[in-house]
Amino acid sequence: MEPVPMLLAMTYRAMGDQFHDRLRQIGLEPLRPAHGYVFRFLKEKRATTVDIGQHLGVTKQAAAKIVNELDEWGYVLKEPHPTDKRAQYVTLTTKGRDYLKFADNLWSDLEAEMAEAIGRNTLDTIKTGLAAYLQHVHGDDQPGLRPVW
Amino acid sequence: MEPVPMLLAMTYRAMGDQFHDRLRQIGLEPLRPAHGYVFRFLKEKRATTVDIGQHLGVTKQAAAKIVNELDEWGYVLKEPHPTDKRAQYVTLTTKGRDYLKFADNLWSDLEAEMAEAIGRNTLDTIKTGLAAYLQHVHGDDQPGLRPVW
DNA sequence: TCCATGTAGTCAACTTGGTTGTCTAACCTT
DNA sequence: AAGGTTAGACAACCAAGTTGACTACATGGA
Repeated sequence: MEPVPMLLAMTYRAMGDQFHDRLRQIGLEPLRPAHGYVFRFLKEKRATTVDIGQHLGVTKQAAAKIVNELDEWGYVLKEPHPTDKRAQYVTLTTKGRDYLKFADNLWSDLEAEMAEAIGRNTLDTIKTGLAAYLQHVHGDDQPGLRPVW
Repeated sequence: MEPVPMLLAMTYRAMGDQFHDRLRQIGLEPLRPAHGYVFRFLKEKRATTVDIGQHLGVTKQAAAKIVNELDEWGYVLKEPHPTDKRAQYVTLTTKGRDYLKFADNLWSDLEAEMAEAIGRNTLDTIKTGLAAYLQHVHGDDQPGLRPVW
């Protein structure tokens, strides 16, 4: 049996490909994974560009580029930080929230198909197992998200 | 709970980081993941550059670059294809096999620690579950390996 | 209060790791 | 023998990151 990371990489790739294909079928602007992860992150907490970079596992400069794209395309906007004049909070626009909602549904569908293929229990075990491992390795601080290739 | 792909990506990243750290600690030349995947692939079957590209999920040109690096560094060598004068088989040198063996041990260690953290059963379920999903999606042809970011 | 150190964000130069496109030589039909 | 396909190489290009430098602001002592 292949080592775990290869299984992870292949599954990640396989699911991502399917996701992307369906987005295109539907005709929705296909953003890259990183953009989606930013949405999901912003839904949970107010964050600056630096926060986002850390979450993604890239430099703040790389994060800034992504944020600027999302800003241009109307998915996020920047508002002044209440106490720190250097910083800006990046927040989701309605368009951004809508996209996220749509993507979430799509993910649910894919996950449901996965559950059908390998069993709901197995899938649940996978999810909780991976989450537990991450907790074990990283404790409570954020693990980087960008796959190193 | 986060969607499955995020868990996959984070776990992949987390394990890869640990792997890389330990390689460095030991002082072993830290190749990139792609190189390791090539070794593993070559252990199983004779393959050309095109085969390798397909396995990795990149173009043959990108694969050629990787193969050339490995060749320069002495991990693989190219030998003429027995029947096809255009093609070359890429094969592991002793150095390549040694590296692979070493990396395999390291992966076993990491996997053992993972088993300790989340339980051997859980880990087994994860592995067989992911493998089953890949089988379900791709049948018998090789899934691409490179994570799309 | 002032100063030293640290941080958010931006700009610019560069690197990496891919891509597409093109070509040649060899292969494989029919 | 002819027409279409394929392996590999070469080149031009591109995308997405990096490092490094700089400004403006923040923060925590002496």
